Amino acid sequence: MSPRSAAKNEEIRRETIRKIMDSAFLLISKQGYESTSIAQIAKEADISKGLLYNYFKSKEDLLENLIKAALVQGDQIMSSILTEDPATTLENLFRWFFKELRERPDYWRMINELAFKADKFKFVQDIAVEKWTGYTNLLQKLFEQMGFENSAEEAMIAAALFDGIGIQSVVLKKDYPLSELERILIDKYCKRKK
Amino acid sequence: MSPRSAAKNEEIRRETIRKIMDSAFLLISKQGYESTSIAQIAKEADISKGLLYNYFKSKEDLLENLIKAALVQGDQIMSSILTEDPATTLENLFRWFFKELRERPDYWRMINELAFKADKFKFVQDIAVEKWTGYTNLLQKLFEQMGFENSAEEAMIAAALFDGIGIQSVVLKKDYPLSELERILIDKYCKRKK
Amino acid sequence: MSPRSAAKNEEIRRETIRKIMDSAFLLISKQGYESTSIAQIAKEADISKGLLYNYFKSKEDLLENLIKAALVQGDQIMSSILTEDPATTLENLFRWFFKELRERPDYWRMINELAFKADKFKFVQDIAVEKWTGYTNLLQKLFEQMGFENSAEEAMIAAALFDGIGIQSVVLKKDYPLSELERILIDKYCKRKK
Amino acid sequence: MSPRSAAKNEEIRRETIRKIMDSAFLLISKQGYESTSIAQIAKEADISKGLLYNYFKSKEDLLENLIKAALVQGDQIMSSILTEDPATTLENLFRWFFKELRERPDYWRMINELAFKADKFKFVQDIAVEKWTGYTNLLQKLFEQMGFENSAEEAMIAAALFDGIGIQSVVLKKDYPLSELERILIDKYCKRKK
DNA sequence: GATGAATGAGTGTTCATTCAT
DNA sequence: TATGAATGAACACTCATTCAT
Repeated sequence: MSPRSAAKNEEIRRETIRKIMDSAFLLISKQGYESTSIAQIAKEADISKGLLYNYFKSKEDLLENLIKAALVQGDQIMSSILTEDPATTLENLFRWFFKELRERPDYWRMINELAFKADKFKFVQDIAVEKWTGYTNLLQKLFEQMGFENSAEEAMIAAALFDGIGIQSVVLKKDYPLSELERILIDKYCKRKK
Repeated sequence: MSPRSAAKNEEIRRETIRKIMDSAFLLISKQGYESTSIAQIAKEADISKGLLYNYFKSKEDLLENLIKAALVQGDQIMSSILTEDPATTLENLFRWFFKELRERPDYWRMINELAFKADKFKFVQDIAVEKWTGYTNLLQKLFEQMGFENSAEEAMIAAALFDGIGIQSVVLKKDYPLSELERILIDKYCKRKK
Repeated sequence: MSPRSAAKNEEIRRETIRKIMDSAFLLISKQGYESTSIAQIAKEADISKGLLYNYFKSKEDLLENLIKAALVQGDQIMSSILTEDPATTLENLFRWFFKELRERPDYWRMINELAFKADKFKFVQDIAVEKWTGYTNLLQKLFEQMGFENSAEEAMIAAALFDGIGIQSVVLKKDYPLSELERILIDKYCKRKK
Repeated sequence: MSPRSAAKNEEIRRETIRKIMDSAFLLISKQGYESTSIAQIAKEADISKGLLYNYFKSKEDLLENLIKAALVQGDQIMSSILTEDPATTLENLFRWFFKELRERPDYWRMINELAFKADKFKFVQDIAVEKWTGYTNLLQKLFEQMGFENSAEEAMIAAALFDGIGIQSVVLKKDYPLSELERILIDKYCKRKK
């Protein structure tokens, strides 16, 4: 019974958590939250159900962690998009967003699906408000730098546009003219002569 | 010779169906589809579970009827909005939409939640495509009459805006500046000098 | 409210009972007793569920009447098989039995399935004993007239043979050499030189 | 390091499976398949319904396992019956069969009842064909060794006899002259001078 | 840290039967 | 005689969660 060092233990913990969250994300983003069982997640992660409960105190808790991690990831990507030129930054933002919708539709499906669980899971509402405020502020700053009048209003409109395109893309799938909208929006917001 | 007149029976049936659908709508729009059980709906409607299955052949069938009824209602309201002047029609449309979001947020919650069940319920995808096409066409026609260039592109953008505002309003609730957006959009789309 | 004559009423009753029993027989012989619902039977008979309960006090009661009627039918056919010559009668009996298995396998399926409900439905046991005694007696008489030694023993064997062939034919279906057995048995029992 | 040794777990599993199958056998053989509920079986086995589904994926799956286990048992006994002398083997076979009908009528009730579920459960038909072929072949070989002419035909007749006696014994119970038939058949098939 | 056997309240659904009309 | 809306107990099955080891 050699005692495992604390460091080693910590590493095992981190690795197990990662496996659980990866598996949970994979399954929930594809099948939805209610249709994904703890048993499935544990199996996909190749651990026991009991162990999962060592790390997350409930299915809801796992979901909360999942969402927060996903959004942190989003923030990191976002920060890599910033440039000195606001128009370029905005264009990067658009391109990143459309690329995401094309490449990880499941992720956006999940985010949106979750948004409607606000009544059930209190943490959703808080996160949503925070995110909306963050994105709106960023957009406003960019619009201001680009010389738009009413940058605050334009930011709110643009924020709604992002969400609307996201939801429509996820629902309509192949029937949605995603690339056309990308072109239109970049033209409209980034290329225009002021 | 009939034991209960056909007309009386028909009335009973209609009334029971109404009770079921009202209860189902109330609960599903508030709690979501998966979180609402048949037992709850029957209890709310003050009937037995068995009777519910006299009228709807499954939970999914009930949902489908619910959605279709809701959308028919939506279509009727929509047609009452049309006027001779495109700008007025558009303004009516905006005002109706924002009024709805304020007065029946649960309804929009449900519609949006359902949109994400397209993978599970095949009828959803079909309805979504049909609705999106319908609204986009209407918007395009209005924009064209109002003298917008690129009416098709503007229609797609506006359609996304509606959905985006809808989802943000539903999720952020009191934290969402719904009235401000209403003013902004009406100004932007309906009042502008061409 | 012209009063219907008693005779007319009686005719209606008989006709309704016939419709119910025909429908029940059709469905139960095909699907089995447990898998056939009262609702199905009523629909097939084109009457209401309630009316069915005017004539039969339960599903079990309907089954009992069904079986008894079917067996009466069997008796009638049986009596038409009797001739002056015992060997011819026996051959007729064999030919009738194999013809039945070929043409109405569902009927024999039902009879056999029912036999196993003896523990559940007390009337089954009584009928079975009565039928077995009747057939065994008939066979014994024929064998005796044909000059078999131990006619009683041969009768019991032959009775078991009938049942065994019936069950094997019903279960194995196309895989069972029904016609071959017909030839073998007629040869063995009816054609032999004494 | 495992929390409960794999061997211990395996033992627990085997014991629980045994309890479930014993209980299921007891109830189904007595009451029939459709009339026995999962709840009853779980209660008889003194476990929760949920646990039953840890071991069998459906009621039908449980039945299939039950049948297969029963038939394996049958095969083992069968092989212990074979001797060098065909007449002795045949006599052993008869004696074993009649002993079974006397001592485990419920078992034969279940086997026979199941035979009629071939339309519902596909595995039944396959098993039935296999078993019938197996027994018929064995009988033919014995008859051949004993010098019967037409051993193939006699085998088919004997196979039907076994089934017929089985079904009549199960249905007629105390009213069926089982011991008399045992004597008659052994006399007829095993003691005769060739 | 790790397991998985076990639970129990829950799910959607079926159906024989009743009864007001 | 005839209807069919209504019931309620039962059904097979699921799953988040616990806990002895």
